[in-house]
Order: sequence, then structure tokens, then C-alpha cells
Amino acid sequence: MDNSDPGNGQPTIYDVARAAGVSIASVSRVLNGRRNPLPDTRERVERAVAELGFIPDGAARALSARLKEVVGVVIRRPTVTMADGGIFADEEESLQFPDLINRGIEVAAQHRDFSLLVCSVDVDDHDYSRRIFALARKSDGLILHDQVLDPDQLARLSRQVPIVTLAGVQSPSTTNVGGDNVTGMRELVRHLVRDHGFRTLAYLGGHATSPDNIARHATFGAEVTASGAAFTDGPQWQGNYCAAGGARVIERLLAEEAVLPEAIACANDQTALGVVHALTQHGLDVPGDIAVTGFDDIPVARHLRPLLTTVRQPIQQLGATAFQALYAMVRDGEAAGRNVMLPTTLIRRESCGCTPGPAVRPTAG
Amino acid sequence: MDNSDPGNGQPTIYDVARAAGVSIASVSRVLNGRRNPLPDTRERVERAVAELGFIPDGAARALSARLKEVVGVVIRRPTVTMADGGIFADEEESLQFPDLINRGIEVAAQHRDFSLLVCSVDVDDHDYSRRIFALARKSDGLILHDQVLDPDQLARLSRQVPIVTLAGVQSPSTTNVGGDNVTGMRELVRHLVRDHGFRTLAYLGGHATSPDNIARHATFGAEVTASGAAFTDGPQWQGNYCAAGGARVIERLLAEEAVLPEAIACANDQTALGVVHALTQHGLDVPGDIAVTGFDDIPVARHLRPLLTTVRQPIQQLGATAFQALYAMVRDGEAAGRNVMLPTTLIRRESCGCTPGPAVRPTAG
DNA sequence: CTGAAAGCGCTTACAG
DNA sequence: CTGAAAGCGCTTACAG
Repeated sequence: MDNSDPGNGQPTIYDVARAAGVSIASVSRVLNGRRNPLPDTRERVERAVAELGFIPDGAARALSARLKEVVGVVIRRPTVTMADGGIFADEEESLQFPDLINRGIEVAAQHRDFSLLVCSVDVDDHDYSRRIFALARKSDGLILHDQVLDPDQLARLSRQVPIVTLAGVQSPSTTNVGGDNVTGMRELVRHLVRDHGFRTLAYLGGHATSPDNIARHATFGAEVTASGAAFTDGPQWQGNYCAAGGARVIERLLAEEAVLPEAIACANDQTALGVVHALTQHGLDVPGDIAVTGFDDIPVARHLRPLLTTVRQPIQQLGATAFQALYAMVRDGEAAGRNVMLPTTLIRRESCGCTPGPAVRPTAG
Repeated sequence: MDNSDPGNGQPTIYDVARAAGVSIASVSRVLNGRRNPLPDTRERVERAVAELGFIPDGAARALSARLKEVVGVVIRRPTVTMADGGIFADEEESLQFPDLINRGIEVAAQHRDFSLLVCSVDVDDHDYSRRIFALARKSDGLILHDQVLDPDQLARLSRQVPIVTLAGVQSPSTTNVGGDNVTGMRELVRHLVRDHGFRTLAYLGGHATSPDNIARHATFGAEVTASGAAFTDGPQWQGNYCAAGGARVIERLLAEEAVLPEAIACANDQTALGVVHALTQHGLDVPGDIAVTGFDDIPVARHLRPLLTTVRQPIQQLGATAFQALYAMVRDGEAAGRNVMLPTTLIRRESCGCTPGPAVRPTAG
């Protein structure tokens, strides 16, 4: 029963206790600031800690305190199934929106001494759900981007740890945080149809199962139709939230000499990036020949030419809010089942055909 | 001593053992595939596991097996100190290069059932090193981007866990993985000076302490000078690896009506993005009036106009290599002190003044 | 305020 | 092959 320096290196709490001449309980107390120890005790412990370079082991702490101080985050890695049944992976692309959200989660988590454990999944992989369940046992709670598990699995998972979905769907056992797709899309359609007078419009989608994508698609279609303009729709307008995916859609349409609409609303900015690029490569001018819009307002959207008209979401805030919701569940046992919707706003820049004004800096979200 | 269902939810290995009518040791063995158990034992355990939805607790496993199956990653969040002493944070920007590297680390880690624990630090924060040391005790090893700790701290940290630096500097106690800055920069200068004939060139830097930045700066300056061209240098050319940082440098130079060089080599692509944008906003044409190049070849660089001439690094591969190096240290006790250098290649596109050819897809790295 | 002891949920020699 | 038991390094009632 000699718990001291086992030769492998790291000092344990026993080493500190011996060096300070106190019990391990006292060491633990000064380290965690519980039950204020006497100044003398505190000092001796602090000196010993500093001398030995002691840092408590995370696993032991977690096991004992029943708190890992880790939030697990799952993002979806893109894979796109092609028309011919093949698979095309755009893995090399950075996923700016999810990565930025994760930064928001992480910064919020730091304030609570939580760390971020990330796991990216390819939903076409055979056992990706096993990895998510394993992640759950390494974390105090999980934040799931998009829709990576079906409702049944989500319900099962929520029995392991609290779950917050980001841009997913709220359920009795999970809380959801997302942007207001409907309002954003309405504003966009109104601008495109009423202000610019476009008569034919298409929506270039993201992952087919993504709740964000579904909501944006539905709202866009309904609003366009309601406004009396023509909604160009169909399976060929299916992208995957990536620039390469968006570009591919355009390439194919152009290859089969399809008649393009006057305006294309993309599922997100990254898609719009690829769309603008593909159109330009083929000699089409944006917005001269065709208008293109995005969604999210990722920072690079502010450096593109033409400047991208898009629907702004408070990206980092989405992440921070998701963490806070999760933390309340983990820490205070707050109930699941909430649905938090953050506001979106239309940002009119150039790619819709608006005239470039003086450089517009969006106000901080 | 009743270790069974404590009411809080998750079944433990004791519950499984009881349900299967075996000992917890047997449960552990079939779960971990050790010492092949009898088919009968295996089946009963597997049935009980499935019925109870048992997943081993990560902390308990880690404590007992002395392996957390977690790799900690530290990236540097941008903050830039302004000339007037103020602080300007570009926190809202996505850090595409580090994020993409992290994806590479994570995918490699998945193959070994490791997860990625990320921590972003602001080196101007007062106690960021405390957070890094805490991260170390939640991980089996650490990968540090850039230069986030000084050599002394690195040495101390390496006594806690194995360390791999990414684009850092190799030392006896740490292994480093990075791209070949010198060769890449040489090729770039040769192209700019010899092929394009530029006579005045500047380097717009990244973080001043970044080893990548230092190497690129030094090589660029030396090569330009050696070639007989003029190297424009000075503190006003200090960026921070972000688009906003690059744009700010240009804004200031323009504001003080400085004479711009014929070509600007940026520390990375993201900076180049901001530079191109700022120049364009001021009516300057890239590459007509001034050439701009990047470094990294991040995917968006392929969707910009003009297409960015840059030095390609095998980004995801850098991450995967860093993980593999770390894994060898964690698992096989491999010694630190290696330095792995991955090749870079010049990618000539349009922003240097080359004529746009047919769209060039770089071959997979 | 402080210490001795139990316990967190696993893995792994050690016997059998 | 399998089980009883020790032990991983902490935290936290429980006494004193």
C-alpha cells in the first residue's frame, strides 16, 4: 500500500502529503479550496505542490468526483453520395461553421474549467454511433451538431449523459440550440423577390437530413412560391454544405445545359463559395448574370468578391449557448427538452446584386 | 460494498457481471478481447451488455489501465497588440490551418481509439500555461501548435506527458513535426524574382514568435537579397496569421501613403486573403498592380479570385504525422527529440501574375 | 480544522 | 479459462 512515486514519474497526492507532513485529505482540500484549511496547512501544501510540480490526475479526479469536466462534441464530416452511386468525400475542406461553433463552445467551456473532446463522424461509416456512445462515457455531456443520430439512438444516448443538439431537433430528452432559419430565409426571399425582382430562384441544399437544411429549403420554397415567383427545385440541387459540393452541382447543371435560375440561395456560405467560383470559371458573372446568396456569415464571406449576401447567425454565440445549456443540465440537473432559438439577420452585400456601398462591418453578434 | 446500480443511471461492470452470472474480471476480458474466454462466457456477457446498454466509464478505465486514450491539442488563438499599445482580438475568425490540422490529428487518432481534447490559448492571457498543464493531466500526450510555451516550460511539461510540437522547434525532450519552410520559400522567391522579375518584395508576417513565421521571414529575406532584389522589411509588416491582421497592415501602409513593394509574400493564406481584400477595396488590382502570395494552400485558396499562388503544405498529413509520432511515444515509449519535416511545393496560380491556365487541381497530398 | 477510511468503476497480476 | 482481490489516484462523508 505504498502509493508514493511508483517510478513512472508523476508525483501523486501521497507524495505531496508526505512532503507537506499532512494527510492526502488536506492536500485535496487546499487544492480544491474546500473548508478553509489553516494558513499553515495551506502554505505547506502549496510549497510541496510547487516543489514536486504536482498536478492532479484527471482520470482519478473524474472517477472520484463523478465529474470529468469534459464536454464531448460531435460534428459531421462530409461525404457525398454521387448520382452514379459512388462516394465522393470532401474531407480535405475545413468546416468553417462547425469549427467556429466549436471555438465558441470551447471558450465558454474554459470559463467552467471544462475541456472540449471532439469527434468527427462520417455518417456513411458503419460504426460511427459506437464512437459517439464511447465519447459519451468520456464526457459529462454531449453536444451534437446537425443530425448525427436518429431519434431512437438519441433517446438511448440521453440516458448515458445530458445531450444538447446544435441545429438539430428538440425532443423531450434533449435540448436544442439553433438559429432562426425561418425568419432569416423569409427576409432573404423578400429581398430577392421584392427588392431585386428575381422571378426564378433555386435553393442549393446541404445534407439532406440536416434540420437546418430542411427548414431553409422548406421556407425558401414556400416563400418564393407565395410571392408568385418560380421555385426551381429537384434532386440535382443537392449539395453537402461544402464548397466542392456546391461547385459540383453547378458543374453538372452546366454540363447538361440546364437553364439556370436568376438567383441561387445556398444552404450555407461555404457552398456559396464553391458556387460563385464554379459560375465564374464558366464565364458567368455574379451578380451580373446570376445572383448567389449564402447562410451563416462566416468571416471569409467578408473577404470574397463579390462580397457575399447572406443570413447572419451568431456563430460563436450558438456554441456558447449550447455549452451553457449543457452545463446547466450537467451541473444543476436542469431538465432537457428546451429549444433555444437565436436570431438571424439578413446581411445585404454584393452577391445578390446590391450595389457595393462603403465596406460594411457587421456589428458584433 | 454494493457496486451495483447506484440509482444514478449508468449500469456498471458489476451489474453486467451479475446479469451474466460471471465475475467482473470476465466481463472486462470479453470487453477487451483478452485471454479468449469460453464461447459460453462471451455470449452471456455480450447479451448482458446489450440488454443493459453498458458502456465502460472512461475515467475508471483510464485510471486503472493507465491510459486515457486522449490526445490533448493546444492551438493559439489570435490576439494582436496594436502599435498604440492596445489589444485587438480577431477571435471571430476561423483558424483554418490549425482546424484542418486538428482534423488530421483526429482522424488518425480515431484509428487508435483515441479522442481529441482541444484547448485554445491566448498567449496574452495571464494563466494560459496553467490550462495547458491541466490539459496534460487529462491526456496521454500533448500536441502543441506553433510556439505556445517557452523552452523551460516545455521541458517541465514533457516530464508530465510526451510532447509533440507542430511547427515548433525540436528539443531533446520534444519531437517536432513541420513543413519544409526553407525549400518552399526558396521556390517562391525564385519564381517571384526570376520568373516574374519583381524587384521590391515584402514579407507580411505571422505571430512574431512563431517558428514557422521566423523561418519563412528569414528565408524570404535572405533569398530576395541574394537574388539582388530589394527586401522591404520593418515592424509595420507584422501580421497575426489572420485575414483581419493582414488587412490591417495594408490599411495602415496605405493610410500613411507608404510606397508598396511589387510583391507581398504573406505568412499564410489567411493573411493573404485579407491582404488581397484590402488592396482591392482601395482600388488596387491583384496581381495587376501588386502580386500577393500565401502559404499553406488551405482549401478556400482554391476558390478565391484571383486564385492564390501559395506554398502547399500537406496539412492533414501534418496532423496525422504528429499524432503517429505521439502515439509511438505514448504506446511504445519511443524517445523524443526527433524532427520530422514534410515536403512543401510551390503552387503557381494567379495572384503572383501567372496567367490563369485551366483550373489546376493539386494532386492529393 | 484535520485525518483515517471508504469508495468511484474499472484492469490485471495471482491463484486455482 | 475464471474468480477474488488489489490497486489505479483522487474526493468526501464521518469522526474526532
